[in-house]
Amino acid sequence: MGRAPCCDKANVKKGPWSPEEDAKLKEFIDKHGTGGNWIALPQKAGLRRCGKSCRLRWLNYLRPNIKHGEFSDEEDRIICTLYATIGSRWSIIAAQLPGRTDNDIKNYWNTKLKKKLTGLPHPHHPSLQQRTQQNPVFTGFASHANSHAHPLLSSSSTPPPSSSLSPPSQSSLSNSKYFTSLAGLEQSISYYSSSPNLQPHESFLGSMKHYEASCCSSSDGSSSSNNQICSLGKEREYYDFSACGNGADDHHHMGFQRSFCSGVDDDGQRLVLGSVGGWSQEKQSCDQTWVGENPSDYAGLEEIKQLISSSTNCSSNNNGFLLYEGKSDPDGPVLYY
DNA sequence: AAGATTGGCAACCGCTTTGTC
DNA sequence: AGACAAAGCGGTTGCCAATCT
Repeated sequence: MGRAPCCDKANVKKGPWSPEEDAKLKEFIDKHGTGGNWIALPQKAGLRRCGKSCRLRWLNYLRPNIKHGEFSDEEDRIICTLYATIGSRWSIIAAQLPGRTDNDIKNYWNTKLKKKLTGLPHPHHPSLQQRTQQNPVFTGFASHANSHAHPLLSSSSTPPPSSSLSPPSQSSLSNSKYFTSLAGLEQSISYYSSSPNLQPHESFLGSMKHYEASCCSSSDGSSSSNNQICSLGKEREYYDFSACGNGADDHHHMGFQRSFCSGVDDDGQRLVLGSVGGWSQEKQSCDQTWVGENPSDYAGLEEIKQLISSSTNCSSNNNGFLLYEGKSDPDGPVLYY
């Protein structure tokens, strides 16, 4: 037996919205608000539509301040960076782009951006190298290629001198779903901190700060392990913080970066979260521009394609972890690296 | 000019999460 | 604590316009 339908399908109109319906919905919401009940709204508004349909129409089209039309280069970069780090969490990505809806971004990604990336020239083609070296978005994708040989993988046997990290409590991890997102986001933040056009604090940290707070707080106090195991509900994710610094950097983004992996080691090399392929070791100059050390860091087309094709399956996910989402696993998805 | 193909977008579907009783 | 309802979310579908043959 299936789930009860949310509305009487036979009496509900489907398909494109007419201008009259739009006007009715808009007028009703302008006057009364949604009333916190989308299911009842269409009837009250005199619409023969499913509540879900009304909600979608409102959120994606009628809501004030919705931006339609061309995406800017800046928006492109934000989308690419975030996709590389957190995958297809369109609502989170949309939250970073005022006026854009998740649906909009999803469509834009599926129809244009993805093709832009997979349509890149051969990896050894100069234009690609130039592009990847100049744009962390592409290095993010590219770093995936080296994930199997990442320093962290071999560093697990060498614990950090000290760690300020404590395992998050289960209760504090109600957002564990987004846990991996944070690291990637921080990279985005780091990247955008080098962008004169974007204020990272405003653009990224605002809506995400609570994730940091919830994820990094601890309650059981056991911090002896380098591998933190975050477990809640159906999702279980493993993180290796063994290469993380102790957070004593003076980076001005004090958010989760410090908690995750902001360590700057003695020789000035800094472990930087690789957006997709996990982690890459890069020199970071004082002016915060990113300089890839090794041209081979930049992966080829295949890796990008792989990422894109596998982003929804059980394969590499966001930060170089392997996510097995096997539905048969009673414990739910497990993240390995 | 007409049919076929492709691309873009709006909307739907169904699963998951959250809130309430 | 468990059941149920509603909201949220991401994947997919279907339609339409543009482009190609």
